Amino acid sequence: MDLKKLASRLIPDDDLPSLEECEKAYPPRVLKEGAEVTRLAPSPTGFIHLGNLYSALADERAAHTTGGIFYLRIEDTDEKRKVDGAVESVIRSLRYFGINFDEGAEIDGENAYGPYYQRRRAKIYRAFAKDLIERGLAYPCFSTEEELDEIRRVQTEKKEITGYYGKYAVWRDRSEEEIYAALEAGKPFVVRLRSQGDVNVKHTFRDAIKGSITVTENDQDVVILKSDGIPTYHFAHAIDDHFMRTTLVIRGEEWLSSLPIHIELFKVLGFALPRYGHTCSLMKVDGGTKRKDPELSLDFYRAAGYYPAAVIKYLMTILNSNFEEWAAKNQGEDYTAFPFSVSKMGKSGALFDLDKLNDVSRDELSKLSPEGMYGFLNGWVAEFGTDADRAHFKDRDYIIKILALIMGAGQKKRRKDIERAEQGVRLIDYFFDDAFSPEYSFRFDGKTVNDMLKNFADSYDENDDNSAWFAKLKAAAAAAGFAAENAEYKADPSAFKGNVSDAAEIVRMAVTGSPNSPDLCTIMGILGRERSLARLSAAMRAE
RNA sequence: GGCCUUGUGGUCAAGCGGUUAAGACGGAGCCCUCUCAAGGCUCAAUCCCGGGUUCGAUUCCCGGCAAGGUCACCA
Repeated sequence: MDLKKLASRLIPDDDLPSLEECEKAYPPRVLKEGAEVTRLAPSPTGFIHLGNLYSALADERAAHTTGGIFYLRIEDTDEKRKVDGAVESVIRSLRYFGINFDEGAEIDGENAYGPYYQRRRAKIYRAFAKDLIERGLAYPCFSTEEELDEIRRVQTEKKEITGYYGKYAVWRDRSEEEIYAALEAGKPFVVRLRSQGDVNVKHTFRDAIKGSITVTENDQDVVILKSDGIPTYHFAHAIDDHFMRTTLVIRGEEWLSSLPIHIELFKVLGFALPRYGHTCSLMKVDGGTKRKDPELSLDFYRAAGYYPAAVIKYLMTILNSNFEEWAAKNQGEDYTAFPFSVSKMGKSGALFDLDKLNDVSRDELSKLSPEGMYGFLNGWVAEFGTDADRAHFKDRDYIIKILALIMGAGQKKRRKDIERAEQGVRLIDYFFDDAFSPEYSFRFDGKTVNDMLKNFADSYDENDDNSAWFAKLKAAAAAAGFAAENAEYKADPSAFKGNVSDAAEIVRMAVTGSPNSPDLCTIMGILGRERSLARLSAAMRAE
């Protein structure tokens, strides 16, 4: 059979680049020894979740800790998956979490290895497909979807391996006449690889994350060019990662099973195989079992006001479990200084642990200055807050005073009350009269409450310092029937209505609407005399 | 079902033939204390099962079992 003629008939394009031109256009990168070139290659659905961030972070760290390149390639070979604005959305979401690309789709600067949209690289794929056909390593297949389904049905029934291989590869060895007849009839076709592999042959393969794994040779005549002339993922992957000079392919472990295909493709194409690292996916508990979690969209964490640096830190602890220890030893150092290692990545899928994320978040946020916290909260409020929130945040000085208290600024040990912006903003609501709607739940009878509140209100002086303030609280408590000193109370509980804590709780409830709060004296100072006293009397009336 | 991967406390995990089997989150308790938070201290809790190999297996081998992934003209 005249393969050259067949190739021209199948792929008639007369403007394809030559193979040599491709090699010349995308020369090996000049980088220092050991530098990794990694990439994030999403399909443009625009949806990214925590798992994607996790894997993007691994790619980014692998590249940037070695002085390499991290780029963004868009795998848009499937028209159905395309969503408008998706690429910008991916870039924006990742940037929010501090992940930046060196090159790639929609990225300024060096585009030497582009285009980075696969659809715009059609000519390159077609050139190589044509070459494969000419060399007898690929061939047209006219099987219809129904025929393929029927093959699969028979194979399933006979308990054989499903797929297009061996005797089931019905177009693999058709005669010239049959092929041209189908072509004349205008039947649509795909281009398949003429696999040279043998499933009975196994090789051990070194995965950068999983270590030694065994791979079976591929014997499937996989589709490399779909009937619309666009390549499948497999084919595009081999060509793109070769010409974009990727050194380390980090991708989800769902790709492990198609690794044999990729190995064969690189081989027939004459390309050197990059290194691969297959990550395990983040899971979440769902109905008692672990599973991949598709729902945790990054936008959800943004809207909930998670602190980007905390999310990254949490992810780093899952990526390299020695990160936490390193971070503890190197307080103040940026996570980018951590010697990240792909080989230290976990081999089994980690369960997403919200408690842990929250803990890391509180910890990270507690390190901010009140001004820094204001900036973070204000950013969230601007985008996700209510109109009332935005009005409150106009008074920067007032908020910062509150934050200094809430965060324990100036103390040797900071408080860790704020875990994310949304919760933090709600936490300070009681400092604003229009957001203060207490549901009093006093544990004492009306008279006791009123006595306590009135006694304290009468003696309150906004100029008192903390100890004077507390002395007055104790005096008011004693007058209302509480024990002024804890020791007295412990000695004879039955003689009192309660101890100072109980008395303080009444005042706290009146001022903040909650039995718990940071230092009450300071809170009243921030509110000011007038509003503090108003709250005390409002609580009295409520009784 | 075939194939691949994984299997250490509730969770994330160190560990790589001999350890009292780290640490962190979470839980319980105590201390501190005007409450809360923070902090300090203490406690409970783990090597999937069965065979080997070995003087000795969490660690090596072989079988189970369980979980996850994958078997497309989707990536």
